[in-house]
Amino acid sequence: MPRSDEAAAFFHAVYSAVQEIPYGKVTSYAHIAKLVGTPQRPRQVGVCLKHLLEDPEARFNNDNVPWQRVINSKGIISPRSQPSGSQNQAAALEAEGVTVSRGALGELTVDFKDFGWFPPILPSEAAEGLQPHDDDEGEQSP
DNA sequence: CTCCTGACCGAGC
DNA sequence: CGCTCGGCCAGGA
Repeated sequence: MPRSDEAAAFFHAVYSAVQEIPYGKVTSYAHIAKLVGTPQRPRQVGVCLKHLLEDPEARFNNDNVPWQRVINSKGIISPRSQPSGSQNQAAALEAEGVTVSRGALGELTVDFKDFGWFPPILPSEAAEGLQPHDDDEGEQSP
């Protein structure tokens, strides 16, 4: 449980944003943070997702929030995501058709093509010849 | 109450 | 290229 209502609102916003990630796609903690209007708190996003595992009966839990689709900005599944070393997360993503490759150090890298939602950072190589399609959310209303 | 840690990120060196 | 350093702030000790 968050300490303040503002924090609760933040939690809610994060969970909602994560639920917007399409099946078979991934995005970064930083991007979620930006979406909820607090681009400087990617860490708190991680905190939110961690709490999902603790309350299976809560309004937002690991069953209705696809937290597995959230990885870090390097395109790697956070090693701390799970006790056993994020294997479960990788498996869940692969089950969705996401391509996950294992590095020499056990790092689990998600293929760039699966950053279909709002691509965070373009690796210089992959950036060449790659055209991120327009992302029209349609939330602007001045 | 204070202190420390942490599913992170980006800029600097 | 890689490592360090600040920033952010919730939560547990």
